[in-house]
Amino acid sequence: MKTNFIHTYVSVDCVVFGFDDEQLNILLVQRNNIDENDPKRLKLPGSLIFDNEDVDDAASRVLYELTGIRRMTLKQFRCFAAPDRASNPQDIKWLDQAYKPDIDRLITVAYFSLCKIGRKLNVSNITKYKAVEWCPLSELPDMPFDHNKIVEASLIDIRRWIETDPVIVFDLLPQKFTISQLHRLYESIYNKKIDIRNFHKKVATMTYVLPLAEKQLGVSHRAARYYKFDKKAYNRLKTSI
Amino acid sequence: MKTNFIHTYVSVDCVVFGFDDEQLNILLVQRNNIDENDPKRLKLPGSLIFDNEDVDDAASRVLYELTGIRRMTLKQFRCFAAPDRASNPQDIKWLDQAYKPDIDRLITVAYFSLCKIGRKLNVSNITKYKAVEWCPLSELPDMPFDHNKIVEASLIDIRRWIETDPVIVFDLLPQKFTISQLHRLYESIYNKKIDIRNFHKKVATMTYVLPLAEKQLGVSHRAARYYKFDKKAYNRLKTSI
DNA sequence: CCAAAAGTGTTCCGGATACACCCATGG
DNA sequence: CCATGGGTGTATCCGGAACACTTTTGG
Repeated sequence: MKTNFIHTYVSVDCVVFGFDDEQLNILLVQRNNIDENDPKRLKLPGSLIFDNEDVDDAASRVLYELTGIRRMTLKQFRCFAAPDRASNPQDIKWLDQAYKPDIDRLITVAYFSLCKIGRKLNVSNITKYKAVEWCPLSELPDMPFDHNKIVEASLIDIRRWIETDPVIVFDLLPQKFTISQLHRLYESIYNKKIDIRNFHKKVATMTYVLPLAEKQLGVSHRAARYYKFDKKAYNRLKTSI
Repeated sequence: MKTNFIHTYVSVDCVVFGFDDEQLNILLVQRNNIDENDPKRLKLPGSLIFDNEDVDDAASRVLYELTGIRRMTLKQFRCFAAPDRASNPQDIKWLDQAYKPDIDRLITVAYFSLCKIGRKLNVSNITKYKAVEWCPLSELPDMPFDHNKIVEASLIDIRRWIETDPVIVFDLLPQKFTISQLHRLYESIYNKKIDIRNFHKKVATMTYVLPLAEKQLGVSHRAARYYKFDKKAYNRLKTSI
């Protein structure tokens, strides 16, 4: 009988993207049981998975516990299983306190997800974390485990994903949004300038982006028209192709 | 202390693609310790992962043990962790014999890989499997666990992958190949007809596909020119973009 | 000379790019 | 009236798609 096969705990970690009209942000949580001044107090939201729980379900659960939202768009992108990914003494100590002692190794399945940043998150009844905060991509702190690597990998994957299914960007915007918001979002994602006139034309060809009668109020310049994303039109289009 | 977190074995499974000038094939292995007439005697090559082994390394090891080839192109595409994926009594029985008793749950990390089908596989010293065989995609048998699902998922992913990095198709062809072989390969992957004249033009724009002086011999029709893939030219191009 | 596969050019369309000015609003 | 951001049109380029005949070779 072989005894050297891994027998391990498995977790899920979620990279939740949000867009604040300026840049992409990621939702981080502050760990319980950790020194307030610990430079690595922030981490990606995640959890060990339960018996009888699929990894996708575990990721959904983490997001629900975190935001109060069920059925968020969510995509698995990689399993991280380097043998030393949970070998830092500080990280082991935290695992011991948060879960149980003697977790000698931990592999994780990483997901990305998208969230309207203005949305009120149901974090009231969260005791699991001390705090939840949006953190701009450009200002990410050092995080425990390999969470920095996970975020890096998620960026590559989310760009690939958007190219094949551009619809997910609308998960990052409010229900009503202006062309200008959509424009800034695309620029943030692709990290380059996009000509605004060409962008208007591009949006005009998207039959699932509908102009509304409503316009901005109280702005000290010409008011922008609001648009909405029409999911049904999008699905019709997608299935007909 | 919480006790209901999963504590489990983890495996890797590999979907190895090969191309026989007609269609895509997948490399399947025949399980030891199983009735020769068992309809599910064929499965994807895979293995539990060891302590101190990353999943990527485990997948490389499986491929090396299977083919004798080190450093095959290989891409992780999904973790499969449905709680009931290893609940079939036959599958449990086989796990007991192949590894150890009391594996109650098993999650797997799936990879796809690409192999020149004509390549001699070093299967001589393999005692792990009774046999190894290429199986056309259109004739896949029922397989144990969720291996049929895994293959299905791999197809979606490999097509997505080729779109963003077409280079991997050359892993499926011999070192010297004709345009016609490349053409049939593209048609198989995309499962549609591709105009041959446009295809010639497309290949002509690929600066990393170089014509050789050599032509086919002994064919009873006009001999086709051989081409080769120039990895260096490809990498230069890729990094310059 | 016949069968079988290799190889070759032109036209057209649609989508992407480059580019600069007027419009509406609040202060 | 001015500062601020919203909104619009034209010309060009490039890649992809459609489409059919001639060439080479062995038998």
